[in-house]
Amino acid sequence: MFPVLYAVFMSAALQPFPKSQQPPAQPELLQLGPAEDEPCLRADAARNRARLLEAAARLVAEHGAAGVTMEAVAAAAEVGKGTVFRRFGDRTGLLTALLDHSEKKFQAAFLGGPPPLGPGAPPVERLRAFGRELLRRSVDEMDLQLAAEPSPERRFSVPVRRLHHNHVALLLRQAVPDADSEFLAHTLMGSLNPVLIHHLTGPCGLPMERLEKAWCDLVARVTRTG
Amino acid sequence: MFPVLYAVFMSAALQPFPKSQQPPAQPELLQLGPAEDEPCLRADAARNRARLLEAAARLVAEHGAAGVTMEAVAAAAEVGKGTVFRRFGDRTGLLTALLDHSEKKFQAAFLGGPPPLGPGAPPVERLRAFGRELLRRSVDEMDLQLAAEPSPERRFSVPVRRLHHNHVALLLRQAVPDADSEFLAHTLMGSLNPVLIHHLTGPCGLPMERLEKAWCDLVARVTRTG
DNA sequence: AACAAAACTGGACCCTGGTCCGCTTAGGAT
DNA sequence: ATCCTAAGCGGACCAGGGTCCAGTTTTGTT
Repeated sequence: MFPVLYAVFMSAALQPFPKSQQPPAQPELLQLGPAEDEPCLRADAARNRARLLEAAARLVAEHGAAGVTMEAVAAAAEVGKGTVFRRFGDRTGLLTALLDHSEKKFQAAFLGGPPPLGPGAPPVERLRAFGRELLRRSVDEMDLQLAAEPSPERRFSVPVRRLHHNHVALLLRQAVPDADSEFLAHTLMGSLNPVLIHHLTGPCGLPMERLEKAWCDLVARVTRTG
Repeated sequence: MFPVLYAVFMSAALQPFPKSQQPPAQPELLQLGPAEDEPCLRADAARNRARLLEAAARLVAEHGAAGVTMEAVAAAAEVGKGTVFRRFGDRTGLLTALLDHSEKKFQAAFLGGPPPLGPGAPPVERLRAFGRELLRRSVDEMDLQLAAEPSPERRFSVPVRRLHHNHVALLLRQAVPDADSEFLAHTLMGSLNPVLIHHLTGPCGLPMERLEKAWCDLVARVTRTG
């Protein structure tokens, strides 16, 4: 029942960003034990990290994600501004860390959980489930997801996104071996982007069911099924 | 031969941003005479606008779009910083204005030019042509396109994008009347996003032909043709 | 020509993300 | 217990986007 596969960047996705650190290679999927959240942080550093996350969470709850400024977080955690940046790299990193728990659960579910999200179901069905779940999460954690949207340059290189992308590409390759799964995966992931979902459910007022239906239809068309 | 249809926001897309200005309604397409670039600008304002655009263009040529700072532009145009913002709203607005000429030509082409891009060809063929052209433009004007990428909040509300979106949605409605063209249009537009194209052609190193092929294949799948 | 209203100007100012670097401290080695 | 060193710290500092408003210029009116 516990996930047996952890995908590439699984751990990197949840670590701080020592800027120049690059994963040595890009294997498609890696088998890993459950990665340590905090591999070898000094005691004080670990404590500060926790305080920062707690402070950030409190601020989000109080003022919404948009009002979470790095200085405010530092102040609330009674820590220097530099510490925040060293630990989380940048604002996006901090916000991402707040979404970490939910993300991990999601990853466990689609990598090793029960079908249809996890392995065992046919790929098309897994794709449908994957989208449904991502939609649900986008709505649930909307403001954080929006605030955590990476800058354009990083939009496609953020580890979490790459992992999702690789997963979708893998399923596509199984479902439609003759297609350009790389490109199609980007297309599919694009329609699940939190910013788009927010635009559609917010300003455009589309109801959730319509999105789910549209997603399933999209999957059907792209895979030429249904 | 000259475009007879100008789409909604055609003029708004090319105007400065008096922040609170909203187009009164959202008709799908509007018939308009060629909109004045500068409807009723005071003489000095018009002159400053021209100087700013010229200065910005020069800076882009010299230092690349990334290095174009608002203050630098103001200085180069020998104008106050405030003037830049009043005229163009924000950085994105300024950069967008630089792309204006090319954009107008493109709009004229797909709204009223010769087939397959313009009216006359079957919708699926027009979609293929539309994507090809957008891809070409993305590559040609890459750095400007990237620098002009709007902030997430505006990504889907920027007039130019809405226009493109509406066009694609219209074609989709013709090609697949039973589908959710609104959503599918977002999907298609997402795969033509300059940021994605840059990611694919740059870091990922995909050749242009592959993208064109993938685009055509995507259109075929989405419209269940081919 | 004189005047008033509207439009425009520009630079001082604020905010926030992000960097830097000299100082401090944890914690392993001796 | 002491020392040494790498890791960590934090606040001063910077840059760049965006706002504001007191003063200036344009332009239409009488």
